Parts: sequence; C-alpha cells; structure tokens
Amino acid sequence: MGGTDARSTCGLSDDGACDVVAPQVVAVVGPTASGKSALADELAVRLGGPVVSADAMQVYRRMDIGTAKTPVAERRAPLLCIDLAEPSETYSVACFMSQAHEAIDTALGAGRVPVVCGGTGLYVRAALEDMDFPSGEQLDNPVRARYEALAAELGPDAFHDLLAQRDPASAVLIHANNVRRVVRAFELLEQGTSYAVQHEGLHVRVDRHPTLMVGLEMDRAQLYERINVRVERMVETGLVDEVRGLVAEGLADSLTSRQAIGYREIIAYLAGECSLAQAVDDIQRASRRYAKRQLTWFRGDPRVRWIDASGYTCEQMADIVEQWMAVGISNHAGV
RNA sequence: GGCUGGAUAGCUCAGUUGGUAGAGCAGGGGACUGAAAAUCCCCGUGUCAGGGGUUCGACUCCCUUUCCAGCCA
Repeated sequence: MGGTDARSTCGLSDDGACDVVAPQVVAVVGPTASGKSALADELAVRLGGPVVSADAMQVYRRMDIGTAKTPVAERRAPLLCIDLAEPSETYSVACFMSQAHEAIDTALGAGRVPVVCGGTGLYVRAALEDMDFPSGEQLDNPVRARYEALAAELGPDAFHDLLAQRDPASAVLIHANNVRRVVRAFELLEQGTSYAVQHEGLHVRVDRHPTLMVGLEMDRAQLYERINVRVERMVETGLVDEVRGLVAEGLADSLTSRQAIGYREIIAYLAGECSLAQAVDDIQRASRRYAKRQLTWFRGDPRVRWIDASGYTCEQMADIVEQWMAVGISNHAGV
C-alpha cells in the first residue's frame, strides 16, 4: 500500500493539529457542468501531471458526447482512467479502484502530481483511498441473480425481514425499499462479511497520499442554466448519432451503461417512446437531480475546500489551488 | 357590447350539503463501501384575483371590479 510513508511523519498530536505537508495529489470535485474538467486540465498542465478521471460513465468506450469527455483535440494534459471498458461490460468500483491506483502511483513514481477529476463520489473515494472490498467472484455472479429472484418473489418487505433475521445489524442500516442494497447485503453475507461491518469504515477517510481536494460550487440557478445549455449542446454535436451507433451494438441490453443520463433518454427517443424535445427535457431534469446528489455527497466530505466557480475564471481558480498547494495541507491521518 | 366558463403552491389542477386547503409535476434536504449518471428516504402556509355583502364563521353563497378563454352580435 502506497501512502503509509507519507503519513509516517505525522505524529499523532492529540489536538489533531498534524504537520503541514505539501500535497502530492490534487482532486477536483463538484457537480456536473461546474467546470471541473477545464480546471483539472489547466492544473495538470501547470503541474506537469496527468488528469485521472473519476467518473463512473466515462470509463465506457465510445460514450463520449453524453459523458462529456473532453474532446481529444482539447486535451492539453493526458486524460487517464477513461475508456476502460466496453459499454456491454459490467464494470464496478472495485475494478476502478485498482486501475485508478495504478495510474496515480505511476504518475507519482515519475515525480508528477496527478489531478484526480470527477463527479462520481464513490469513484473519487476509490481513487484516493484504500477501500476494503471482499475478494471473490465479482461480476455477473449467480448469487446476485439468485437474491434478485428471491426479492421479486417475496416482495421488498418480506425480503428485508429475511435479511433482518440473518443479519440484523445490516438490516437496520438499509431501507426495505432499497432492494438493490438488500441484495448486496446478502451477497456480502455469502462472502463471509456483512454490510454493517463495511459500513463502519465509511466515515473513516484516509488518503493514500496527501491530497488537496478542491470542490467547485455555484449558484444553483446558474448551475442549472449551464446544465441546460450543455445538454442542448450535446444534442447539437451529435449525441443522437452516438447513441444510435451504440444501440446498434447492443447498448440497450447492457446492464450499466444504458442507465447513463443522456443515453437512456435518447434510447427511449430512438425507440419511438417520446419526442426528441421531450428527451432533451428529461435529460436536463435528470442532470439537475444528479447535480444535487453530487453536491450532497461532496458537501459531506470535510476534506473538500470549496471555490465559488461563478466568481473566477479557470485560470484564477488554478491560481488559488496553486496557492493552497504552496501553503500545504494538514496531514491528517484520517478525518 | 351581450352570454357562459374560468381565476387556489413555481406549473397543471382538486376541494365533498359553508367550519380558513391538498394531489401530481417542478423544486429542496438527506443516505450511500463490488450496478453509484445507479438505488433509496424525507419535505406542501399559499393575500384561495381585488373589493363589498349574507353568516357565529366563506375558497365555498350573493353583488361588483379586473383579467383570461369560448360563444353570440
């Protein structure tokens, strides 16, 4: 595990005031359309490192316009951890964690500062921390299918009651209607652990390397306006054709990638279920709600230092981040 | 100009024999450890268009003004 040496200099001061150290990794987080990618690229250019995407949908190849991957021609720094899987594949955070760690550690090994950039809270954590995932069969396992069938047969409440009998501690943490997570809890039981045990480590945040986390926030109305414009721009620049091509190769049957905002709505449009205008409307609304959830996630992370993105240009924000880097960050052993 | 409907939450509307109002959508807040752009939970006070009247009490009945639809001139 990589980060222990960096932290070993930090004596455990009882008042929590640890040493101030220079960050080795920068992370840019925030809601969709807040300008993360541009800032990350600018920072990466200045720092000489790569941008490491932490986005659950950008990992899929050929899903470019709808996931707002920075076009190749506009990338000034290398963009890593995108295009890792086929849209038909079932990908997962655990897969992402190892690939992101490798990308980050390679950059650090070359003396570079990687700039993690992403809107998927769980993926950002996976990139920055060592999360414990029980080993064993991961993807498309029959265990999951079995419990999904059982859930469908019993109904949410009885299914949840069953979990309460086998693993009461986990059952209290999960709402009965959240069938997906109840299924996951059963899976973990079969692997000899429990959702509740994993959950305990949830609020212990230990970075693998000293990391400066920067969050972009913005007036809500302004953010929503940016989202609306961006969605229209996506359609203008060929989102429908992109989705049409992916549907031809089976996107509509994929497990994960077809759930991506922008794709599921255009799939519906192409299937004749709604007008294009309606699809655009739906994408915009889904994006707004997603942005809200992203904000909820990142607001809960005490490591994040926020910048009002509506008040500065990309270059000015990069200046601020560089100043923060020069000052250094508290090398908490965990927040 | 006349007649008939409307005017209630940001939007579309409901409101039962008069007891000061509630749904959907939009929106807001939260959770989150192997599908996470997923999944799930919680949140409804608004001059009931303005004014007057009847009544113990009016969104609800009566009169009037304004505005909007449609019909007749």
